[in-house]
Amino acid sequence: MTSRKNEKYEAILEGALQVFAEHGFHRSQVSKIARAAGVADGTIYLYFKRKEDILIELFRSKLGELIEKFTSGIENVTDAREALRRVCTIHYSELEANVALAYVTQIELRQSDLELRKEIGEAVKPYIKLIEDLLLKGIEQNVFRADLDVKLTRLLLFGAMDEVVTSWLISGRKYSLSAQVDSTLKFFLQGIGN
Amino acid sequence: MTSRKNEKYEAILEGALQVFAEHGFHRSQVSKIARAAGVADGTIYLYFKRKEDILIELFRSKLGELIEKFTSGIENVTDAREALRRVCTIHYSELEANVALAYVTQIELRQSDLELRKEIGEAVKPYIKLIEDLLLKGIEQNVFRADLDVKLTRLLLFGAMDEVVTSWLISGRKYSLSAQVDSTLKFFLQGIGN
Amino acid sequence: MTSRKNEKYEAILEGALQVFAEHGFHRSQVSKIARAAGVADGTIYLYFKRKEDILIELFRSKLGELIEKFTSGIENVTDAREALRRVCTIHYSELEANVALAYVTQIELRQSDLELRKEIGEAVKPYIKLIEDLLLKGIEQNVFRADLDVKLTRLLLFGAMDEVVTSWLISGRKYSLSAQVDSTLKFFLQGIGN
Amino acid sequence: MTSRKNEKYEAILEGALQVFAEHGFHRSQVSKIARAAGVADGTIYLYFKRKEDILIELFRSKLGELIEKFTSGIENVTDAREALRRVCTIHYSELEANVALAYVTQIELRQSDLELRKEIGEAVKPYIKLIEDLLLKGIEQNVFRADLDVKLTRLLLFGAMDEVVTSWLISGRKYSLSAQVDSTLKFFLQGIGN
DNA sequence: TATGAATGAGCATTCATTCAT
DNA sequence: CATGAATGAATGCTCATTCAT
Repeated sequence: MTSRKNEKYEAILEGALQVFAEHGFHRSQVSKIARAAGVADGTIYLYFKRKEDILIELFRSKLGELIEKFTSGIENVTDAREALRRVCTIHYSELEANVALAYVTQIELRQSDLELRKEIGEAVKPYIKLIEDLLLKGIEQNVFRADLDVKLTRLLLFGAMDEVVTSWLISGRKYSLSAQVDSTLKFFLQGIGN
Repeated sequence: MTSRKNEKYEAILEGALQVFAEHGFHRSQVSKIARAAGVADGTIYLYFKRKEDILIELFRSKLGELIEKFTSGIENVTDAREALRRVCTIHYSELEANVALAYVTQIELRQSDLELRKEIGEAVKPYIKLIEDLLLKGIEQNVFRADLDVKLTRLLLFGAMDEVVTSWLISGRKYSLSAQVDSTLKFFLQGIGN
Repeated sequence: MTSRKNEKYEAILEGALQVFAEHGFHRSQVSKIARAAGVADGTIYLYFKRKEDILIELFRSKLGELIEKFTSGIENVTDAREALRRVCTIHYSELEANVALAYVTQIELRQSDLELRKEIGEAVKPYIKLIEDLLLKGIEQNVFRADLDVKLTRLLLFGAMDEVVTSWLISGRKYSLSAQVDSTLKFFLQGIGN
Repeated sequence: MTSRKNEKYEAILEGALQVFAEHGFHRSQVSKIARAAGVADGTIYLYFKRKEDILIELFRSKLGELIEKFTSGIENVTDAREALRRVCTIHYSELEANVALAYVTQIELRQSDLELRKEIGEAVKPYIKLIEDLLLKGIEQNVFRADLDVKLTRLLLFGAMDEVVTSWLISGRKYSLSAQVDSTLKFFLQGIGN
């Protein structure tokens, strides 16, 4: 029973991911998503109240998966600098390995209403907290500057990585994204280091 | 005659800026823009072929003005580090002083189609070149690392500043944006410095 | 077995009566009726072919009960004028006592298609015949005019009572409906009397 | 200018009258009305905010015309009984002569939401007042009973005529409606007379 | 019999764009 | 050049009905 329910639910999310990535949210008709998911139009409304909710749930679930990877990727890492390396590596390699997800997070996420973005923003909070905790830990470990504005620095780090990913996507993915980790990190570690 | 043509043209661009900033691109009907500009709906199509073209032209013109400010702001500055400070200062203070423009560049720009974004990307190229030139100059001056990947670094710098501005906007502009210049620059200069 | 069948059948009719009365026919989804009846959506289609059939059957059954009351209410009454008084009294008091039924007959009955109304009209025929018989009897008894057009008069009497009930409903039932019997009857008896 | 605006407006109302009469309100798609009116779908929304408003305006305008006929039909009639004859004559003959209007008032009017009916009810008020004034005048003239409940009597008269018209329509208009005036009036005048 | 998940046809409304004046 | 009335394509969502279990 539950597995069946999950089957359709997951199929719709997966179909939506593909369709959103290919056409963008505003050009993704519900019927197109339904076809991609192999269900009827009406079925979508058994699982989602509005079309927008598909996008929101998609982010919640996909970002949730990503955040788990970040969390488990650094959980036994004691050195804050090494932890930051892991975060950047995961950030680049996961999006490089999952282009549809990359398109949706980098392009579609930004195409949504301000109101919608706020809702989605909630889903990103754990990632934000993870980075801020990492920064605080580094300051305690005396490997990051004590005068760091943690919130501002989190924005600088996230924004920098985000732009690298978006640019890679828009350029048509003509080069390796994960190959940018070393240079990115050198910039980061020098920038925030003691 | 030409001045008259320009009058309407400029009125439409200015009206569009206000309407886009208040309602977002997708909620900005052509008739709303026309009313804000004080012209008839049909008049807009004497100056712009499609609604999207208004957005494109708006960016071209507004970014053009911004880039002039960047250019003139650093033209007599010989020290690359000081030039970078000026760039960051102008970036933050100009957008802080012109909230409508900030909304449109940070929020609406992202809400457009991938295709549209590519066109708009063209308008940003001069800013990109300006930053890259600045980086090259700093490397020559031996104040920036010689091993910098100039293109990647440009993304990191731009992305970092961009995220700071967006976050400031979404937060409701509850703090001073230009007050973030010093911390941002310390991060930048350490990150790219020798 | 038959009793069980009847249990569900009756439950659906009763649920439909409540739902129709509260929301009107067009706003009464099958699933809402099913919930009110305590059965599954699909179960309804074991007893009724189409949603409209519920309404038809509802009228047949409820009007059947009403007509029984009319019939038994006048069966031992010899005076045609007294019989008419009984009919009017039952008409007003029964609908006053059963507001849900009143709503459905006065409001929802009229909201249905012409085709549907014809079918429902069949269910009213016994009432019609009862009034016509009563009129004929009164003519024989020389208490009603001999020149009465029986069919037209039946419409006049029924229409007059019907409007009084509808108006009482729409006004929000702020006064007593059965208190209108005397005035109504004086009008009727003078109108058709010798 | 005004004449042109009115042209389309009137065309839509007339188209709606025909379509409503033929298919009923709920089966009358906006596109069908547009086609009947010879305009594009979107044009309807330049003149009416919602589909329901077409129905409301239709009643307002058509009932307004009817009421004018009632008013002018009795304005120089001093005898209240003669005035009542005129009212009944106009009621039957106008609806007989305008079948589409009859369908819409007798059938579609009843098919609308309770909320909508209340709005439409406003448009009938002048007719109601006209009948009540007529009754009061008759009482003064001593040709109608002094003990008449004016409001109730108005319902009885209107309901009676209304049912005669509806029945005539549902029966397929197989007989003359205006031929029922004499019998109807004899019933009325006896019923309310001294 | 009974269920309720799944279906998919059907429709009001918006709005970018055109064109007669 | 300027107008703004008219156009009509495009789409999210509802809900009566079916059918596998």
